[in-house]
Amino acid sequence: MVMEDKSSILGKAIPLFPFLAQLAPALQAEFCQQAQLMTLPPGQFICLEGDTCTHLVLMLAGSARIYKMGDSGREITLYRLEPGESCIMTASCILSTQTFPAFAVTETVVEGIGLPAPVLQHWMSHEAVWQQYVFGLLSQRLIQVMDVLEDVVFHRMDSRIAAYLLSLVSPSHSEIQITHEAIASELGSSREVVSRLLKDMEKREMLILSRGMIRVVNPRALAHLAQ
Amino acid sequence: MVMEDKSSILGKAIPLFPFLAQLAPALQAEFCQQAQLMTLPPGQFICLEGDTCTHLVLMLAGSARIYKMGDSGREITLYRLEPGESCIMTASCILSTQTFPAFAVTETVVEGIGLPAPVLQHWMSHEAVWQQYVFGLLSQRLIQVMDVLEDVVFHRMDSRIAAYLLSLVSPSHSEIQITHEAIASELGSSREVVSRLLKDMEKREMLILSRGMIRVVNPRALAHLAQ
DNA sequence: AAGGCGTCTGTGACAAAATCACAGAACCAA
DNA sequence: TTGGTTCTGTGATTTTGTCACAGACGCCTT
Repeated sequence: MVMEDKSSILGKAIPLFPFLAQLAPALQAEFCQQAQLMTLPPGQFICLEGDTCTHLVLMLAGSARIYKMGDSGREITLYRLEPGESCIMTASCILSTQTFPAFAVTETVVEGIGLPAPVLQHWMSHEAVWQQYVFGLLSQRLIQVMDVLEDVVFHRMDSRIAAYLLSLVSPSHSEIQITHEAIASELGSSREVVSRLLKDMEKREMLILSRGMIRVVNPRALAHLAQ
Repeated sequence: MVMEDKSSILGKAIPLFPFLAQLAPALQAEFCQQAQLMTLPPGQFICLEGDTCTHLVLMLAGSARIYKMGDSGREITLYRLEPGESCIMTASCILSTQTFPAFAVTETVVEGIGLPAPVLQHWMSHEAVWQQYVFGLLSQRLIQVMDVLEDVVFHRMDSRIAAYLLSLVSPSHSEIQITHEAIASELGSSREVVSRLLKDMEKREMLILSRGMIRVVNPRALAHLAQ
């Protein structure tokens, strides 16, 4: 039945978005009415730069990458959307009727809940818990983007690559499946620069390179390079 | 009398912070109670990186610069505080009990209204108009910082300098009082690089340089360089 | 008016990073 | 096996950042 189907949305959402539990029952019902469960394949664009946002997506599972792209096609990742978060720039654009200032693309299969813009607009102007949720996320994003900026402006490329690789390994898992191109897009550099610096690190016996894969053999040395 | 003194704060604040007029009279009275008028000299630090924020400052007059600094002492401006705005990162830090992630320093004499952290915390969790004001400012900052990042990552230094100079001239006023060092701090580069590129532009007859001053003689050419 | 001092600017030499131009290697699918 | 696609390696050149130092300008003191 439709009722069951719709209320199950709330059941799925509350564990990741606990503030929804604090809404009045009437508003919870409205949420179930308006919310749309969606599943997106990897590589699907959620927003393009310049888009007018029509929906806010609350992430239930998977991850999405928010990035800027320059004229040359170079890219840099601003931050990621993970479960429990939502595309806060969308909210911001909806409320200020600005266009989306970056690209947003799914990296894995993504399950999410879509909310139409007018509904969000109404809730945001009346519901304190919504405002609090959005405020928290927004200030977190601001700090993240400021950190990326700091990294870009003040740190050397080799040290940034080292830090990035370290963020992807665990003690049990020293192999990273990634291309040089993807690292460059992550850090806002170009593939050639990344390739050259990785080759250097391989010569210095910190890594072993192979096609689409990097094995970290000396994490201590990498950590030292990352400072 | 104290009453007059305090209520005059609200009178000063409302033209620049119109949302205050929408507060219930009891809350307006509380605002006047808690708010402290302050005047700061130029060069005064409002926040240092790592500070715990104890007050939110609403700007009435003057301007302040928010910037990041690297280990080498190089700086980059994130954005400025102007009248009608407030140091939103402060609000964000107060609410999430994080430390301030940058430096904030006055550039001119600044008049502002200081609000103690606990008061703001209470208002933000209950008052929709406060939340709306802060939300709007926060999302504006996020977009500003994203724009700075885009500029740094994708644009060449000469074009960024040209764009910056153009933002400082008006048709009637082609002279800019600024040092090369200050331009470098604005854009996140080093003084030597800025000096060299400015010298180039002078050779190409876009500018005339003298100590502490730049006269723009060919804004069209500058605009072309800025793209 | 002269000298002294702090700030600001100019510049050469070198290192780091981005761009351009290719070539070759690894993988996949037909 | 072959052909095409993606991924990686590398030289040459330009742009940017760093280091080192010299000279110029403005201001203050005497």
